Amino acid sequence: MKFTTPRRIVGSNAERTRLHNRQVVLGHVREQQPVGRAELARISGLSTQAVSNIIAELAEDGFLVEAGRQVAGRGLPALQYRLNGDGAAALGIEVRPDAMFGALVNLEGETLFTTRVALSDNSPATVAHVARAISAGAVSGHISGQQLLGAGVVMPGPFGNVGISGAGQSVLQGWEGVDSVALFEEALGMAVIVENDATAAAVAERVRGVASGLRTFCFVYFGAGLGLGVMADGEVQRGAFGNAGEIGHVVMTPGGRPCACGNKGCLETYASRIAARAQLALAGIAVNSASDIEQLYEAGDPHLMAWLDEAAGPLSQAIGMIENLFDPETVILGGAMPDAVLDHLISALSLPGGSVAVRPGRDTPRVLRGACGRLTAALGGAALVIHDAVTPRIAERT
Amino acid sequence: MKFTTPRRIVGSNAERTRLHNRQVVLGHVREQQPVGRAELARISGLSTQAVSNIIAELAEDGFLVEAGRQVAGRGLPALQYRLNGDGAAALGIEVRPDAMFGALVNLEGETLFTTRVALSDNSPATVAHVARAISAGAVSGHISGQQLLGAGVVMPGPFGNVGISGAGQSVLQGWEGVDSVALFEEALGMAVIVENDATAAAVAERVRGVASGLRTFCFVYFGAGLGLGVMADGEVQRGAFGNAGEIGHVVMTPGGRPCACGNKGCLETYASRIAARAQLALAGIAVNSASDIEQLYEAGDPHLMAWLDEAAGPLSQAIGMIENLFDPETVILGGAMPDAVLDHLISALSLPGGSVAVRPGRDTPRVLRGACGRLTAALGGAALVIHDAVTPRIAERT
DNA sequence: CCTATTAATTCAACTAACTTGAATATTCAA
DNA sequence: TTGAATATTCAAGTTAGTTGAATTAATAGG
Repeated sequence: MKFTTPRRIVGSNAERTRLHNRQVVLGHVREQQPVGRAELARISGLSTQAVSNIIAELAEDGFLVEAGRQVAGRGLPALQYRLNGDGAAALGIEVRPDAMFGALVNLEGETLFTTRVALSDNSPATVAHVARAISAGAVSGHISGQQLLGAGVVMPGPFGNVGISGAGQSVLQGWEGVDSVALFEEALGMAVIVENDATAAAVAERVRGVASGLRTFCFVYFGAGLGLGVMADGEVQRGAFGNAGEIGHVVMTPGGRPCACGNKGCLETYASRIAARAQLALAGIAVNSASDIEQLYEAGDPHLMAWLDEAAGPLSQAIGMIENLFDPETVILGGAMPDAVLDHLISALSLPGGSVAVRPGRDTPRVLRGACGRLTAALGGAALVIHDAVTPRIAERT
Repeated sequence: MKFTTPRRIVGSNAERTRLHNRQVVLGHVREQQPVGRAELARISGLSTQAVSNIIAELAEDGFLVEAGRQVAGRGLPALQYRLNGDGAAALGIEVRPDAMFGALVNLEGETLFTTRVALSDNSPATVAHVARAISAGAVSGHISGQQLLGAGVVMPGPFGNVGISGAGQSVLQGWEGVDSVALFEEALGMAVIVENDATAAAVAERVRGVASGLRTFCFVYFGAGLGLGVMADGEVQRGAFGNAGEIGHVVMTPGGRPCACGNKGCLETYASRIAARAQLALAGIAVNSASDIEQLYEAGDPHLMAWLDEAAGPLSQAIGMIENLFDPETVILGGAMPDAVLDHLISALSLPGGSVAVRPGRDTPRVLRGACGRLTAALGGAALVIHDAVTPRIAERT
């Protein structure tokens, strides 16, 4: 499946400079809106004139709209600008083994539309076909004048033929050697970004969630297994082969529970839906979806509670590990788990004291629950596209 | 001590574009040398003319020298260029609790000079004073016409008042609240980069070591404790507060050996010089330096061998963790440990099979020993400066 | 051996996009 | 009411890139 393409560092010229500056301005508007030219010039280090030209262009393209004059002390009141939600949108598509989800998100990160389609099989051909249908439905019914920036497709990792691909339920079959970006670009007829679920979820939280203002944070994603999305200084971390963040198969307890990957004591065997299902199955309770878990939780099922208590230990240890390795501003928990369960889990954590995250004057808690809910990955797909549109990056991929 | 300054994304203009392009060209020359203008134009995506102008400038500034014509088939043979080792140099200074090391490295990564100065105390004033002396010695005796690009100062982390600052021997006292960059810039009168030892070591291996061609790798650094340097897609990873890579205090064995940081089962309590010293002390053997360890190893000391065998387990687990979280091209082991001991440790590893690093057709081993030896951190300080000089980065820090 | 082809480099003209300084508009303070 | 402060626009100037033609030097083929 997908491997990250090596980056070739390329030079810049006037044209690329303009592209960069457009994204810089757009990104600052996103963070500061509503905001005027002079302020943007100060933030971006560009001249007022340059900002002015760029704003004219962005407004022309429908990305920005005027937002009145701001009277602030002496002087000509600044003419403010903000993102134009109706100006552009992005499509997010999440592929799971048994179903696909679609989401349409506008430039401001507002969700315009979501959908779910069950999959009979998850072969590339079927998935591409369903993707096209989701796209068509979204575009015909919920786009009105906005330009579609592209699509973000979210697939469960790991990608490629690696040591933990045998891990079972969460993996797609028949995708070996498929160039998924090309497949979806062909099927959808637009620019496509392919990313794993945890990373997409992280970006979703940054575009419109609890990570709004954060540049460096980690997202622990409950899918079938467990993934980690890492945002470092505003850049998504992918690793050399697109498989960074495979936290589910990190050994937390040497010699612990056997895992499908062959290791013993993997985090995923304690803290994941797979683990919960296994635990509950021993008590004769079948769990197939997040809703099942939600119902059990609301009913106060003792087996689920026991699982939660047990999961909190390895999860706390894992969060300590994340803090010491990535030094993030915060760690976010989210994904296909009911909010109440995540909240319970968070309150049950006992985070290690020996961590670089223990410091005076923290302004975010060490752990937060994600705000994007269970559709977070599909939203994240769209968010990836939005994020890309507002994140300047001169070194190109080739 | 140092905290990373938040990055403000700034716009570009013709001048900044030129700076970027200079670094792009310099970086490609470094990788491909010797190489001609036309080839550089193809790689960099710039026009031949632009490359030509930039090369003229770089040659004028002494960074590049002609390297003859390369006859390759038809056409005018390309006039090749390569880095001019004598054109520029960088100073590396490593601060340890009891001593400081200096290294002078030229643009090609060749070591021109190294030195060691014992410290009576490690207060900021003393350290700054010794740094100045090291700098003066290096400049007066070993610089001949080269320009000095700056200094890289390497200090043991973690920085700031965090949960594991009480961890003991490896930490500098009296540095709370000190702006170390300003301190050293004032003392040395040149641009200064401050970084932790593991990161510096990683950069050293990239500039002139086993990580030459790699863009994404991790370096496990044996200092007093244990650190992790992370290079992701050519960018050094620092974390939100400059403390990323604090691997020594990641819990590998829940409920295991108590650590000075308060946790139990930290990696550092098994695989580090601290751990070795503690283990050998039980047998009545005092170990104070890497040389002591080297002698014991050469003598085949059974206590040391026992320690090595014991350390290999947690270290293997840690490397599996690194692989699954960062998905690097390879993991490098190095630092203040004799090469023979590192080699022994590497051969004693039993790496987990459940890892994204297990894949067919690997072209690097999963684990390598660093090539820069025990001075790796000081060299790394200088390498950081060199690396910075050849790495384009338009978004500036402020 | 000569000539056509190929490829690298330079020359000269052109262009995009930024900066600068002056001009204009609008508000607040005295 | 007037002057200072601030935002924006206007117009000219600058930097550094691109483009296409000219030059140089090598090989391939007749």
